[in-house]
Amino acid sequence: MGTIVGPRRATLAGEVRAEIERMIVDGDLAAGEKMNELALSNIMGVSRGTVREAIRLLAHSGLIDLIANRGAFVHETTLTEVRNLYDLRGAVFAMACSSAAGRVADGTEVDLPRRLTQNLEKMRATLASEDTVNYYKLNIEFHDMLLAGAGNPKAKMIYDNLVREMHLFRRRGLSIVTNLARSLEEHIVISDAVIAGEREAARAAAYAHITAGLSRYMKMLD
Amino acid sequence: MGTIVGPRRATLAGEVRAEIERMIVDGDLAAGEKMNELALSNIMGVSRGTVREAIRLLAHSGLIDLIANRGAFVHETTLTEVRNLYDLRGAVFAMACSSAAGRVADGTEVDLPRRLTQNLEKMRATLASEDTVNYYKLNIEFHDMLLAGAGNPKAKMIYDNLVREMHLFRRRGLSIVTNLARSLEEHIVISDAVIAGEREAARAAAYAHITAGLSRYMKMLD
DNA sequence: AAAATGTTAATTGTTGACAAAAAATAGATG
DNA sequence: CATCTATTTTTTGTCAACAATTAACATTTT
Repeated sequence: MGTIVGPRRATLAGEVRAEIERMIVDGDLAAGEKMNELALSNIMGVSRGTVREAIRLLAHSGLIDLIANRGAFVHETTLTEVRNLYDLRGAVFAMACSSAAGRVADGTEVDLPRRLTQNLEKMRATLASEDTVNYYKLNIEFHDMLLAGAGNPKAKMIYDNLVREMHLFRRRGLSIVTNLARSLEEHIVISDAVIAGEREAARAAAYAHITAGLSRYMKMLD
Repeated sequence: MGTIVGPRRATLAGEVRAEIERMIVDGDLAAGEKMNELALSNIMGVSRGTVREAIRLLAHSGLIDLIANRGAFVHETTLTEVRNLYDLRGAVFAMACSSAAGRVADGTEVDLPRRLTQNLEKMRATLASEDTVNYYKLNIEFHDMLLAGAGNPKAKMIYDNLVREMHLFRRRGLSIVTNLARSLEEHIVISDAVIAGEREAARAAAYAHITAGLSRYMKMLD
């Protein structure tokens, strides 16, 4: 596989796994497409066994469907699944914001409030200048900060997988932030609750934010 | 219907995966223990590559930790992780019960109410006869029915993984149902809300049930 | 033609061999 | 006695070959 030769490569299969993951997320491998082990191994210049191992490592990520004796297929996310994924994402995010609020209240997370405030300030700026690309990044950062602030690594892992799987729906139309001003308002409510250490308020605000996001997205599908 | 014609086995690696999973859950492989590929392949009478593939299939289940060039280890769940897992489980279960309530209300789930009622009746019987083994089974069935009733297969998958990972904490002391009477009362509240189709009430009751379960378990640890 | 059947090619499943890395052991040194 | 280092052994990582299964194609039959 091209130019590796880092000082200390972990494992080849791990790198192939990351590359396949990237190919799926970037759309180099289309949703529903069959993944040919031999073809992939030729492209990447590794043995078929290594590609096979990489695919197995990705098995339960939600990006791939494995069918015995038929191979691996890029998962095709349906509209029904998108709704289910939103439900799960809302549940996890609400829990995380509640936990983050609790950790702010008991002093475990000391600089989260400052960083949330900073993020929102930057967001206001991008909103004024209509810089949607930067807004997208800040949006991800906002969610990541709260997930991290929950002190629950597994929650973050599940959350990230859910988001990635959603992006497989019709060539990642989900990346589009549909209503920046409204979204920012909701972020402010979440941030205020977390900073105030009010767990239940944070939970409700986070849940409402994800629900509103789904509703906006569904409207956009027409 | 005669015997099945061909050797309709899916794949060898899949069977090995299931067997390894069983060994971990049953405690044949202790938490923290290193999994030797060669030893496992000898025990099961398959090649090392097949065992390796099975282990890779289990990679992100939460039961196994993979370390590059060092191998696979049965995951050791810490007390902090148990708390985090409870948080996640509560979030997912609450979401599922809310969804199930909604699906009862809109007529998608027609026989869930009857089955919930039936389950609770059986539970009352086992409670009276102090049949804890059967109570344990009915308890799992109750949760499974609600997860299935949510119409969200991914939620069930995540939930099951969370529960299994919890059982890895100190030789699955978590299986113990600590307070049957109290637990049954909480189930009744959940069931009533779901049958009535009240989403928010179902969510709150489900969340309270998991929270109470954690609290009971923490008390028991003394 | 369309469907069923038989045959060939392509792909996945499984295995054993070799290379590379980590762990275990033994010997030397303070 | 502890510990550092060199060496051996064990274990994991990677690859290529073979077997089993599926997909593709041609042929026959209706």
